[in-house]
Amino acid sequence: MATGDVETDSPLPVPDDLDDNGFPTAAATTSSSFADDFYRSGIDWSSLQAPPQHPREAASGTDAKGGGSLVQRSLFQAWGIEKPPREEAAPLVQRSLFQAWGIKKPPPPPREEAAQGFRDRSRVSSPSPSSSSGALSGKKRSWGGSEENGAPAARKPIACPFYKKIPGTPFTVDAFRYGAAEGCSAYFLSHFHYDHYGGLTKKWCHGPIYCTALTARLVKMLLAIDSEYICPLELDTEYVIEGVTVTLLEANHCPGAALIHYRLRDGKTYLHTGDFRASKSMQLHPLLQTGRINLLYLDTTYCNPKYKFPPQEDVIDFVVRTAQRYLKKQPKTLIVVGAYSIGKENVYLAISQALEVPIYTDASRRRILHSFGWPNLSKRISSCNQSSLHVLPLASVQHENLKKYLETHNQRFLAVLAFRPTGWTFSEAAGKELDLIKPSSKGSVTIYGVPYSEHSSFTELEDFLKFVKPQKVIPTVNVGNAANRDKMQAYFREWLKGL
DNA sequence: GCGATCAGTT
DNA sequence: CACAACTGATCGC
Repeated sequence: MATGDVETDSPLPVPDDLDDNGFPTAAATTSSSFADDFYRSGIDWSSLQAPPQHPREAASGTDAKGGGSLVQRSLFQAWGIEKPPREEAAPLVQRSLFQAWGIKKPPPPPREEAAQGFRDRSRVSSPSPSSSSGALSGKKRSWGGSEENGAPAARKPIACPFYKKIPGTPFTVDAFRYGAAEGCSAYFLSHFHYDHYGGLTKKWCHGPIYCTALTARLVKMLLAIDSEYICPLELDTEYVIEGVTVTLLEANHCPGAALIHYRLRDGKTYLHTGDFRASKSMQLHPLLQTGRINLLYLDTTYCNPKYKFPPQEDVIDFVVRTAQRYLKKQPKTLIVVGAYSIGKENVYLAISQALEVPIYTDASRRRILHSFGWPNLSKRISSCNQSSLHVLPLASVQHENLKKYLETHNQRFLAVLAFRPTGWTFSEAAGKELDLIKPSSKGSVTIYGVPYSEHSSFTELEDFLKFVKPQKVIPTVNVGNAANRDKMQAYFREWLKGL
């Protein structure tokens, strides 16, 4: 979800029908079918607090806290299948099984501070769930109980919401802003977007962070997290972590984004989509073809029929054709593509290829893009701003700015054609017929908003659910509003009826 | 002064 | 309009 975490952006510490620990309240269980569903599901939601795991797995050579990743096996190898094709941007997957750290490198040994966090955890894993980690150490500030000493009601500490916890495991996903999450000894990061890694700072000490190798590089590079905590996992490779078999799958969201597949000791399979854009080719993955998923954590960012948008390829085609048309009319046109830190690379990569021009962007983004390790992208990146293709922060793609920007390049360019790729376009038309998109023009600056989404559309979600046939679905986005949750659950029930 | 959180922006 | 994902301002220690 992008957002997933809309919830985290909410001014309220916790959605109104969730308690301080992020669990649905009793009232909610009677009034909301959403919460109701959880309690009907037969899943033990308290399991995170007291992992039923066999204590120290023998396998775990080192301190079990780090989460032992001992077994590693390429899925596609094991299944004797070719990896499904991924497009241009996909990094070449390194197949060497022994290169990944799983086999050789021990899990990150908890250091001093880490040990503190873990001690913290073991303490709270006792039957009394209400005592949050707050009191333990004096260094606790934000989540410290200032309410305890009667200090003017600081904001209540926010506990990790239940939908970020994986029942029956000591795992959480994208939960870094809650300090040490109760019962959590391994933290998964689905991808490197702020609303998911928020809370990760160089002071992180609460446990190992599992993510793709690409995401791991970004975390190390941009957040200065101690590498001891960073545990890169290869895609399509099974790892056994704390007794749970974990596999990361390409999520088709931004570079490094992964779906996370868990297979528990008892055979239950859970899939967490992180943020993703569902596609037909995703359905070819062996792990998604083996029958039902018991529990699906779903990126519901666009889980509403009003969200329709074309395939990414169509939008890219439109962008490329539009750029070519403008350049033909005015060869001294500067093409600008807006982008967040990571994501939307295929839009400007396609322009670069079609127009045979390098990609200019500032040094900090160049560093990020090179870190992907994608030769086809790296070889097109240039530090020379004479190229007619520039990538700028999305926020700066607006008329005022671009006008100034053009003036600073006026010896080389006479006009600007800019694209703002966004999942959401207000125009209903744009969702169906790209050629109906009207740009906004002011003087020599033209800006197109294009419906290029890195989240699933409503119908893509429907297709995906009907294919995966989850026994139960937990939305991870737009969950702060009860009416919304009910609506989404109604869609899920409808889609899964009779399956 | 620093990091965490809030408010504002496209 | 509303959305994802920031970015900058302010708060609190």
